[in-house]
Formats: sequence, structure tokens, C-alpha cells
Amino acid sequence: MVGIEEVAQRAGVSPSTVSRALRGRSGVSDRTRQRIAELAAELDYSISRSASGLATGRTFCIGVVVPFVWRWFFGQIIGGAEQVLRAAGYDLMLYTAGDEEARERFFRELPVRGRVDAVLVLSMDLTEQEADRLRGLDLPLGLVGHEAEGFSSVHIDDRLGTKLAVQHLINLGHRDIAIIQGLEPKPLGAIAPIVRREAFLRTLYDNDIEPRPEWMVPGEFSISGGERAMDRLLAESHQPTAVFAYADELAMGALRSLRRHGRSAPEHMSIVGFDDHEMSEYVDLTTVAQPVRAQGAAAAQLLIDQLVAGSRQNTVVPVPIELVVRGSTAPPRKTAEL
Amino acid sequence: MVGIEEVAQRAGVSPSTVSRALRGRSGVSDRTRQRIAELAAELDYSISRSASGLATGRTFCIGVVVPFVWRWFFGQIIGGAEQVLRAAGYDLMLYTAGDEEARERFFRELPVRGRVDAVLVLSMDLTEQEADRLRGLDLPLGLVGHEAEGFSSVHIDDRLGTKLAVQHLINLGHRDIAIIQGLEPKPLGAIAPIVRREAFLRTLYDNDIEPRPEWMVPGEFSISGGERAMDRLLAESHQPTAVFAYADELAMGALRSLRRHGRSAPEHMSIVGFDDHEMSEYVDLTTVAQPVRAQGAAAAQLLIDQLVAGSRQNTVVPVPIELVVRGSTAPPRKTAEL
DNA sequence: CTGAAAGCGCTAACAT
DNA sequence: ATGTTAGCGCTTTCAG
Repeated sequence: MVGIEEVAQRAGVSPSTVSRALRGRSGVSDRTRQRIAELAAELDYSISRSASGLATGRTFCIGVVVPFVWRWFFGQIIGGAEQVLRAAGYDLMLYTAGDEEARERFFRELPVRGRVDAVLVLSMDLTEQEADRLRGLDLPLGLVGHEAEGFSSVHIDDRLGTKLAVQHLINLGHRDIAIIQGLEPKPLGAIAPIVRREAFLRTLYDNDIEPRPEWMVPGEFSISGGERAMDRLLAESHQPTAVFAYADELAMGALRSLRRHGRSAPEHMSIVGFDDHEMSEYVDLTTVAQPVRAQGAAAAQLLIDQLVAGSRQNTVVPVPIELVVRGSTAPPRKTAEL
Repeated sequence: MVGIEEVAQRAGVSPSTVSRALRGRSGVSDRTRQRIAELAAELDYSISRSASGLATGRTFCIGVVVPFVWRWFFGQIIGGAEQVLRAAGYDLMLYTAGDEEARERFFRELPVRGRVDAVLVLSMDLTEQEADRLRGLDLPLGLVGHEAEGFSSVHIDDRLGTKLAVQHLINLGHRDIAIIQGLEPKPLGAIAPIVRREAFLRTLYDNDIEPRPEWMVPGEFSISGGERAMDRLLAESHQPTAVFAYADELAMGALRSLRRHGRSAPEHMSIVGFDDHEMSEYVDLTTVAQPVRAQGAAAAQLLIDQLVAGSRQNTVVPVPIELVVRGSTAPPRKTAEL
């Protein structure tokens, strides 16, 4: 492992000059800089991040915290963020805090501390205590999914999205509407489930519809979670004519359950999801579309901007959404028709 | 940011003792160790990774290189690896090298150098030159997907998997069989596409079936890639009765194309995929199932083992696969029936 | 434009 | 069982 000293010797200059040259600092003649660059490449020199980090306090590394890596939504966001970070010369440290234990541990030990120059939190509903812990890091902080004091953020309007979806069902004539809530077994994870649940209720109230508790079923955030949720709905004596699912993956599970029970959407039940998953078009699911990769990229960019400017000016970027009407929603049939 | 010195002073001991105590080294009395631990927690002390790394040469960080984060398959593998790494006290640095430029840059700059204690490469077909570059790091190296000199690896038998899939079609009576190859536009990415392609041809030959070049279509690794591939097959004058798709996501795209053309599987065409994606059951796709998360976890464990043992003993772990027959494959109908 | 020297916060080898 | 000392490899004043 060749160090800066060796490059310096071969170039006949001091380590300081090599350091300056390689990092593009001023105060090095073009000829010297050129020579050093060539020599460094030739010797396959690479800086020791530890040493550089120790000397400067900067790691050129960003911590990204997600509840899961293995959901489509997060893969997309991480991908978007990675691209921006890489382009800016930053590496990405991935932390998952999906279950209670991992999460508690993450915020207690704060493994990012001293390892990263900024932290990006993806779609996690931080408790005030957790947010405080992060603020204590005194680093640029980013958030995708909602807003929080001390964080730059990128987010859609979950309330509006939910309203678009539910009002669409109501406009089609549905009044017996269920929700698959996407709440984790424990109150972990995203804040979106809570917001969407409230907006669901609000939209119902605004249309003089009384919600039914038995039609508000939780669904673990996965396809099979949606499936189980729909199983429960179908086990009810009185059944809804439409379902709003917290996320497309839950909606797909619901479709699967429906089919397993010999029914289908929208004939027996209308279903609307949220996200516009890449499979949603295939299964012909009506949904609320949001740009996903782009949100990851935008959030990463906000962090990079702060890092480059050396400022701590937080910014909030609203992201547009859109109702995409496909074949899984239709007016309710009268019971007699079925 | 409180450092080791402050903890030492408050505890009335030297920094070395604090260092020893906190890292569980022997040579510290239980009482002292206890006191130091409490103090460290109280002061919310956290070690400077840079300083520690500089002094020891160890980063407690593992580099994971993937072609994409946003594909189901990689999300799963990364998730599996992350869990094992975290449990062992290692952080995960994520590098994506999906396109030619990113890949070239990754192997040229080798950003992992000096940043990680080991490197895990997921499902990428490394050129000899790339592998050499990694070997030059002199770190434990892991590989998921195939074997390579100097790497510990975890992989399925792609040849066997392909044979299971194709032979299944042949056993059903198909002889006009196409393949959606999953080769990238450029010959980048996984080695699996090449192996599966060869195994596909071999199986055909073994059954005295002559492959047709126009039935070997490339498909970019995504659902829409599979869709376009099937579009091309359907544009041929003479069409196959069955298709083997390199991956389930390609197969799903193929199904989508089929449906868009007013046809369906297995009535007009049988389709078999590879991976057993979580959606595959829903779309009733016959496929070759492989454990995905488990492979990521196993590979990570091999690396951890080496790190713990301080050895460089590479291990190869074979992973079982299984043909899962679902509704997308059936005997070919005679043309007249259609 | 370049060099010398001090030090970032920790660990390891060597005392005691 | 604990303290002392000397770096790890870079960056950054401060001189020249």
C-alpha cells in the first residue's frame, strides 16, 4: 500500500505538496500537479481514508438509514440516492433498522457517529427522542417521507394522495370502503401509515360516510401481509365494496387473496393502492403514483448541497403525486348482480 | 465529541486502559472495566473510527458491490448480508456498479481500498482483470453467484437449474423453445446469463432439438425488458410454444406482453422463469426456486469467519435449487386448437 | 509556489 | 493491572 510519502519522494516534493495537488487545492504549479497526478496513478496510490478522516474530520461517506432494503420502494430510493452520492464523491453506508431491536440499537449506539458526514433517513417516523439523537450529531440531516425540525426533507403530500384515492372510490359510487392500513405489528416504521389512515377517515367523514372499525385492517408491509389482510376482510359477514390499500404491495396481496377466494377486482371489489409499483401496471391496479427514485436522488442532493456549501440551511422539497386510474376500480355492482 | 482522553481522566486512568477496557481486552480489573464502561455510557463516548482505523488498519466495515440495488433479487441478498454483518459488529458500505461507466470507475479507483476489511461481490461476472484488482487488495473476498480463484463463494448450480426448467418444458412435449437471455446490452453484469444460455443450448442438444437463433432474444434485466423481449418473439413469423426466461422478472414482463397481445400462458405459450420472485406465485409462474436472502447471509458469514479467524481460507458453499411447477406451463396445444 | 512541523484520536509495545 | 511512548498517514498552519 503506497502512501503519500512515497509519491512525494518520487516526485521530489514534500507530502504537503502531494496532498494539495491531489485534492485540487490551489498553490501548486500546473507542472508539479501534473507530474504528481501521473505518478500517483502509476503507483496506484490511494489515500488512506482513516488518516485523512482523522486529520480533517471528514469521511466522504453518507449514512443512509432504512427500515428495509428488500422492499421495492426502498431499493428504488436507495438507488436514486446512491447515484447522486457517488457522483459527488461520497460513499454510502447502509443501515437497516427494520425491527424494534435493530432500531433501538441503532439510535442508542449511533454507529454512524464519526463514520459519516451526513445522515439520510428514509421513510421512518422518528420519535422526538430519536430525532434528537440524530440532531446531536451536528451533521446535515435528511429525511424522505415527511418533515421534521432540523432535517432537510423531500416528501409527497400523503394526505392529498389518500384523498385522491378514497375520493375516487366514492365518486365511483362506493360507500362501503375498507382500508388495509400497513401498520406494522409494533408501531414502528413509517409515519405515512398514520397520516394515510387519518386522511382516509377524514375523507370518509367529509362525504358523510361512517367508517367501520372492522373494515380497518392492519397489514404487514409485504405482499403476503396484504393477502392476509384481505383474507380477514373476506371473513367478515358484511363486506366492503372497495378497499384502499396503504401500498401497492399490500394491494397486490389483496388481489391475490381475492383471486384465491374465486373473486376478482373490480367485479366483486374495487381496489386502489399507493406508490405505482413497477408491477402495478401489470396487475392493472389503480394507484396513487409518486416518483420514488427521484425522491432518493433529491434528498441526497440536499445533503450534498449542505456539505459543499458548509451550511446547515435546511430545505423542504415537495413532490407531486398523481392518481393513476386503471382496471382495478369500477362502480360497485348491486349485490343482486353477483 | 468526547474522546478517550476525557473518559480516562474522569476515570482516573490512562487512555490505554480505557481502550483496553472498552474493547474487552484482558489486563483490566473488573472494577476498573466496569467503572469505565459506565463512564463511557454516561458521557456518550464513541470511538473515532478514523483514529482507531488509522492505528489498527481495521475499519469494521465491509464493502458490498452490486450491479443494482433496485432489483428484488439484490435487495433480498443485501438484506441477508446486512443482518449477518450487523450482528458481527460490521457496517455495510454499498457500491453499485451497474453500468459500464460506474463499473470501470469502481475497479479503477477501487474506492473500497482502505475503507473496508473485506469485499463481497454479488452476482457479478468479474473479468480476470477485475478479479485481480480485488485480489490485490489483500482482503477476504466473497462472491455470490459463482466461483472464482481467491474468493469464498456461495452459489447455486445454474446449469442444473436451467436444465430443470428446460427439461420440464421438453417433458411436457415442447420442442419449439425460446430463451429470453437476460444479457445486458453490453456484456456486463452477472455471469449467470452466460451459463444459463449455454445450459439452455446443451439441454436442447441433448434432446435432439435444434435451437433457432431468432428464438434467443436478449432482455434487459427488468420487467419491461422481458416485455420487449416477448414483443420481439411475437413479431416472428414462426413462434415458439414455450419460453425459458433468464429471471422471473423477465418472465413477468413476457406474461405482460402476452396479455397485451391478447394471449395467455400456458394456453398459447408456456413460460418458465428463474428465482421464485415473491410475485411469482401470484402470477402463477413456473420457476426454478433458489433461496436468495440466505445466500447473502451465508456469503457474509464466510467473510466474517475469515475476519474473526484471521485466516484467508476460502470456502465454497453450494446452494440447493428446486423446480416449482405452477400454472404457466402446460403441454403445447396443437395449432388447430388455438 | 513549496517545505517543515505539529497534531488529529487512537492502539500497541514496552515498561513498571 | 496499568502507564508511557511512539507512531498510524494524512492535513494544516506557518515559514520561506
